[in-house]
Amino acid sequence: MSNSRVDVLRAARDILAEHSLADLSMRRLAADLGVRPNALYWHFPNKQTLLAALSDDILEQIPDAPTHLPWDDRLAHLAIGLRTALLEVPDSAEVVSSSWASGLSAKTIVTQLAATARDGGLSERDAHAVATAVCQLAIGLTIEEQTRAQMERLQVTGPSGRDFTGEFGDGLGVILDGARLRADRSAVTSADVESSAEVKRT
Amino acid sequence: MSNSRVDVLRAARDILAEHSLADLSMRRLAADLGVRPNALYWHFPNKQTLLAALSDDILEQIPDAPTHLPWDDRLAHLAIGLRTALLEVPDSAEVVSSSWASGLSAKTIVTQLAATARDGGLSERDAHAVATAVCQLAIGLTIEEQTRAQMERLQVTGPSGRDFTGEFGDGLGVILDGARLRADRSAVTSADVESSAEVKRT
DNA sequence: ACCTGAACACCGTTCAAGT
DNA sequence: ACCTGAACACCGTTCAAGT
Repeated sequence: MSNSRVDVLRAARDILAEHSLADLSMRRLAADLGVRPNALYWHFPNKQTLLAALSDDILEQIPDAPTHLPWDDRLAHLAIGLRTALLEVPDSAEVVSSSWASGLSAKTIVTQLAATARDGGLSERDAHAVATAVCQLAIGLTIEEQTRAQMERLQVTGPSGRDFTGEFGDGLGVILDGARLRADRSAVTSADVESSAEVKRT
Repeated sequence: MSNSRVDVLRAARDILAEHSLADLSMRRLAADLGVRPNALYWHFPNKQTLLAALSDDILEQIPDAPTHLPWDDRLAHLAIGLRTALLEVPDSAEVVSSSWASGLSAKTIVTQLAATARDGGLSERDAHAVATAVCQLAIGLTIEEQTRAQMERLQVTGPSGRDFTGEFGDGLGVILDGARLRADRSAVTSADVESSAEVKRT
């Protein structure tokens, strides 16, 4: 009879899946759940917090990278997992973007990416920079893609002709190259400290 | 007496500067201009189009990179110019993000960045990937920064403790390293074709 | 070229009260 | 633990008409 917190989040997700973020109003969500709008405020203090919880839900679907892979492949694996999780739910990239901005959501994926980059020998700063660049690329490009998709669905626009998956792969490739270059540098630096730089340069 | 298109855009900018994106409604904007809300629809077909024009205005402030600099310094110059232009107007990163997503704005900066990367010898694809990664990093990080700034202004949150300028510099550094690595690779490839690879490898 | 009047169909959120 | 009734203060947009 009565709804729980997870019922609300599932209903919110359904609205994104079957309609769009524009349709995800507190009033519409309440109507789908068979309650009045203000009933939702028993579960969440406001819409922003509800969206942050939804964002966390969506990003929890990202699988961990196989531990047997080298660090740079694990980085690619996580990045593609992020993009795949976003593509699973229409308009989710916009939801994640605003939830991160509001500071109400988890950003676990940034931490995971940074930890993986550290495994490659990057400094804490460099590792965090790589993680940030990867996430902003994935989110930014997917916002564009999902917004276009909605516009096409409403027939307000024709197809963009862009290959977003290709663009993401290319951008990720550049960032991973930058990460590998820095991994090599810190490897050389460590080796220099050990006075055995020659071994590393082969 | 009567308002022109540029008056409307200036008033919109003023609302961002003195208040926030949340305050930038068609009704509020009209009130500031001394007209009724529907008067704005003489200048713009809808709010989305108005915001796209505002986005273009904001990004037109980015200066060209000095031509005497090497390509990678010019890339850094443009990237910092983008971020500086965004920081100039509160909440502008959010405006630019949604305008790019709607496909109603110019994206001149992406073209400029890509052309500069091509000067470094990158392929069209790589150049575009670098441009995209740089723009999404700048926009994504600045959305977070400006959203936090608004929340602090409303005293709904304390300071984040994050160094956004540092994070941007670090992320940009990684991407530029990736770009330089690809510039070297294509240089080596060309050299191999000329059978003079040795010269380049020194 | 630019604006008004009047209307339509919406929003998020609060508060006291109900079961 | 979960919901309602009633209200407040808003939204973007359209259409016909006015100067």
